[in-house]
Amino acid sequence: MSPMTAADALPDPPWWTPRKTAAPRRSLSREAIVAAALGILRAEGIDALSMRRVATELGTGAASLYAHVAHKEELLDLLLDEVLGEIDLPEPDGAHWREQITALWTASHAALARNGDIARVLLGRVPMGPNSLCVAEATMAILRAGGVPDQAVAWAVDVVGSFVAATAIETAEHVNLQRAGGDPGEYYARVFRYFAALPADRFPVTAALVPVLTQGDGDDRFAFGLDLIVRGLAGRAAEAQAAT
Amino acid sequence: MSPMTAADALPDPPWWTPRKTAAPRRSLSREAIVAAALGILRAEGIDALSMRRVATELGTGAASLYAHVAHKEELLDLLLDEVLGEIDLPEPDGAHWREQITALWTASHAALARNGDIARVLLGRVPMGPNSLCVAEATMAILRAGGVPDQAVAWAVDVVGSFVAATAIETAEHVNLQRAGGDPGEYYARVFRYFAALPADRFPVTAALVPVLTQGDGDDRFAFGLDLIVRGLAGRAAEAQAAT
DNA sequence: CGGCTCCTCGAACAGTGTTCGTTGACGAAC
DNA sequence: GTTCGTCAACGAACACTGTTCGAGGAGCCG
Repeated sequence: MSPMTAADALPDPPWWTPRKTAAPRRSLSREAIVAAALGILRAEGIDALSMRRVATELGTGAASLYAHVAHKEELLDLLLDEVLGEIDLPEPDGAHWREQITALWTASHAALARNGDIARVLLGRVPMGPNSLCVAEATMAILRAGGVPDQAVAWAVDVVGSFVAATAIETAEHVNLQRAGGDPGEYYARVFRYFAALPADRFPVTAALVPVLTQGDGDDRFAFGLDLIVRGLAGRAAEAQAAT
Repeated sequence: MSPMTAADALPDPPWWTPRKTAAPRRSLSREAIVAAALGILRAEGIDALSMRRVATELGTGAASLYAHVAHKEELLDLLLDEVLGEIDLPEPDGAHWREQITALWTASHAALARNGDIARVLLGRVPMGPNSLCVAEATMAILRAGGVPDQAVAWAVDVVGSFVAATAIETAEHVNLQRAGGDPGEYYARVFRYFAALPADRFPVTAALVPVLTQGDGDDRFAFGLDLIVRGLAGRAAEAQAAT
């Protein structure tokens, strides 16, 4: 015990230039930033993901992030690649290519949808992180093993990427709505009540289909769309086979 | 002539609250706002579309817009519906449903793609403007006339909406890049050079497919994906036919 | 113990969507 | 014909955004 305990309790005189707050020199890093951002993304969605928010999560200021990440775009790219790393990739097996590709794309959809609306950054961009490349490689390997022609394989990656991203956004928006306190069921109920109230002479089909329009959740709809695409690819594969 | 011309030439005493500048009371309207916003959207993309920008285009301030439009979201909804109104809708003809649906969706893609990246607002939202409803009605009528089962029809609208929006964004991003002064060709060349430089032992398929990956533009890729989906739907229709 | 090079970070800038309260013009009522 | 009420218009402000600048401190190498 030193005799200075009383002095220690005194506040600093206000004309002292205040010391920096004991800066423990937290070593910031790309990984830490990505991890913090991913947490916010999952918990509060992409709208809550600002540079300042990530920084405060790490106990620092926004400017500090720019030593490790060039822009927000780059951070989002890193996040996307991180998320795509959650997908596990099968060894291609030509005999079961339809099951394999369905499983892989379903897993991709799930990985995107469970991480807020990160899928928004996938649209309009060719993702080129290491994990993204691995997913693309695995996808193309499976399709090729299944006998899908090369050009179709190449375009299918693109097309299905768009489809998976778009439906993942839809699913994620559902979650967003719930987080905002809204009840998606009630929202859709209102939508369909509006459909049902449309003038029957000008919207006969819409009115007639209201019951089936209400059917199924996001996963059902994704599975349906995926089935359409896989059927289409199988058709292409069969044609290629017949041509040889 | 009044005898006060000399007094009129005097500057107002500085403690007088200055009169507003002869406000000509331009009559603002929802239509005018949508038209101005659409112009900006087409010319400079959705990132340039701020409330202030629209307002200055109309010779006023941002606050004035809020008398006619609740939020920016609502303005974007109006824009989307306006764009969807550009699509012309055929009378359903069961004998040619595949051609009809292909034409309709191609036209939808084109309408979205030619209006900046307005397609971004379509994702994760069920569009319910009058024009949107008409497009949905026409889509479902064609598919139904083609013998596609009701549940498939209902989900197809959703699924294809996502697909069309996603590919339209991709096409629009291309245009954005060009506007920003970049050369998309050069961009893709760099991407594919990177693909070609990947370690061949870990990315054999990617490396092998580089030539076909470079093939085709946005429209080719959209047509390919659309064909997959339409094939899938035809399969469903055939199954339904066989079951009866 | 310098000197050097990074990392850190408060402050500032230009921009965003939106709200507030005042102003002014028009239509209706007396 | 004058007065009044209502509502669109709008300047200013608020709380936020991504990003840059420059000062300062920490660690390492000679």
